[in-house]
Amino acid sequence: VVTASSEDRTGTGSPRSAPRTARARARIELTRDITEAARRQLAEVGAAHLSLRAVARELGMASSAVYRYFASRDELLTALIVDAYDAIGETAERTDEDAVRAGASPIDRWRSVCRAVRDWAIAHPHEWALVYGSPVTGYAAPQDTVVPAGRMARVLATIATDAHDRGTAGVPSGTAGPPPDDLLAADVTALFDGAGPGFAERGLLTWISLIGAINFELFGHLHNVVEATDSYFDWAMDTTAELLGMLESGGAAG
Amino acid sequence: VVTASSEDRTGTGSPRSAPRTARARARIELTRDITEAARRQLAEVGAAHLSLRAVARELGMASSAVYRYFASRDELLTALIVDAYDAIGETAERTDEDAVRAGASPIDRWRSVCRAVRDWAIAHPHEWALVYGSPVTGYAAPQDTVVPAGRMARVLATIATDAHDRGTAGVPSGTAGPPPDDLLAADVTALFDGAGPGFAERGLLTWISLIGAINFELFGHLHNVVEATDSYFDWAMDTTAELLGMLESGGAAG
DNA sequence: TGTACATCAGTGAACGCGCGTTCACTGATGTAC
DNA sequence: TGTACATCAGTGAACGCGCGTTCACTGATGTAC
Repeated sequence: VVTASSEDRTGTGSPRSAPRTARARARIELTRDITEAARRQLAEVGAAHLSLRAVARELGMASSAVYRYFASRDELLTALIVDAYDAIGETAERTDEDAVRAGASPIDRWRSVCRAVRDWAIAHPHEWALVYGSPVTGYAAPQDTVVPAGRMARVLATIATDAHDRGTAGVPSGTAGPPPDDLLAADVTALFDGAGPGFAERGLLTWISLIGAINFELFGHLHNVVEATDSYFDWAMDTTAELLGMLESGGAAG
Repeated sequence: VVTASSEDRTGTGSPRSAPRTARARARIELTRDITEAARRQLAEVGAAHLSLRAVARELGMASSAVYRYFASRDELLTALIVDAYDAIGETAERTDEDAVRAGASPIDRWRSVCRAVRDWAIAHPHEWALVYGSPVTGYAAPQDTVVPAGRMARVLATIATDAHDRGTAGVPSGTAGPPPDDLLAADVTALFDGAGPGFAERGLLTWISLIGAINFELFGHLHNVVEATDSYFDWAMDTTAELLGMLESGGAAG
C-alpha cells in the first residue's frame, strides 16, 4: 500500500516527481482510496447510482470531506472514466506487446487483443458501460478523456498498418466502393497513413464492430440468440478482420 | 385524440375488441396518456431519472393514482421498452415493405432499413438507449420484451434470405472459415433456414454491426473521429453487407 | 532550532430537494335483481 | 326503470429514505523568519 506509485493522480496540479510533505503523500493516498472505493461502488450499482455519500461512508469519513479531493460528483465520475479508458487501453497495449514479443502475426495479434478487451469488459461490466454504454444523463465528458480513449484505437491501428506493411492486409478487391474523401478527421487518417484509400475507414469499422459486439453481448441481446458466446465472439472477430483483408490464407476450419 | 386506436394497451387483460363501459374507455385512454407522458419525460431526462411522480405531475394527478395503472416504476419502464422495440420494429418493417413495393433490390432494402433505423435512433436517442444502451441497473427485462425485440431482426433476416434466394448473397469465398456448429439458438438459425452454413452467423453479425454503429455514433464516440457521420454510416453499412456477399456487382464509387 | 502565522484536512449540522410506495378514505361508475 | 350493493378511480397525507452541496468551525501540518 505504501510504494504503489504507478499512478500519478494527485488531485492537485502538483509536480509529479516528489511528494515532499506528509500532507502531500496523504493527499495522494486518499485520492486513490476515494477513486478505488468509487470504483467498487460503480461495479455494484452502476454509474447512475454512484453516490458521493456512499463513497464517503465506505471510507468512514464525512461526505463533505470528499469535496477536498473532488469538486463535485461529476469530477469523480470523470476520474473513473479516465481510469476505465486507461485500463482498457493498457490491457490492449500489453496484450499486443506480448503477442509481438512472441512473434505473432497481425491476425493473431488482432485476435488476442479482441479477446483481451472482451475479457476485461466481462470482468468489469459497469466500468465498460460507463465508457462505451449510454452516456450518463446530464454529464458532459470533458477534454481529459480524449487521450485515454484513444489508446485502444491506436493499438488496433498499429496492428492493421503492420499487417498492411507486410502485405497481409489491404482493401479487399471486388468489394464495396471506396468511401468518399474526407469522411474522417485528419488525426484518424494519420493513424493509418500510407495504407491507401479506404483503409482507415475500414480500420475504424473494425474498431466499431469490436465495441459493438462486446456491447451487444454485455447488454444482454445475445440471450436466447447465441448459445456459445465465447466461440461466436472469436468467430465474429475473425470475420470482421475480413474487412481489412486479413484472412487471405484461410482461418481455422470449423 | 379520440379515435387513435392503433395501440391496444389496456393495462388489464381485457378483451381487445370492445371497450364496453365508459370506465374501460377512460382506462385505456389514461393508460396511453401515462405512457406518453412517461415517454416525453424519458426523452428529456433519460431512463435512469424517469420518475413516477414527475409523470403524475405532468398529468395533474396524484402520484398514487398512477399505481392504478402500473404496479411499479419497473412496470412502466417495461411498457416503454416494449413500445420502443415496437416502434423500431415497425419503422424497419414499413421501410422494407415500401422498398419491396418499389421494386428495390435486397441491397437497397438493406440500405434503406439501416438508414431508417438510424434516423429513428437519432430522433429518439433516449428511447434507443433504453433498449440498446446499458441496461438500467436493478431492472430485469421480463419475457414481454422478447417478441417486440425480434421484429427488427426478422426484417433483416428476410432481406438476407431474399437476397440469397435470388443468388445475390451468400458466404463469400476465400474468407474466414465457417463457424463451428451450433453456435446459435435454433430459432435464429431457422430465420435464415436453407441459406447454408455460416450464413445465419453472418446475418447476425450484420445486425450486431448495425446496432453497434448506431450506438457508437449516438454515444458520442465519433466526435473528433468522423467528420461526415451520415456518409460514413451509409458507407459502413454498405461495407458491412460484404459479410453476406451482397455487393458483388459493385457499390457506388466515391 | 524555535516561534508566529498561514494553509489545509476533516467534521457535523443544515439546506432543499426528490423519490417509490402504502393506506384509509371519498365519490363516481357499473351490475344484479 | 329503479334501487342496493360492489367495484373501481383518484386523493392527500404520510413513511422512510437518499442525495449533492454549503458553511462555520476545530485542530493539525507546513512555512517564513
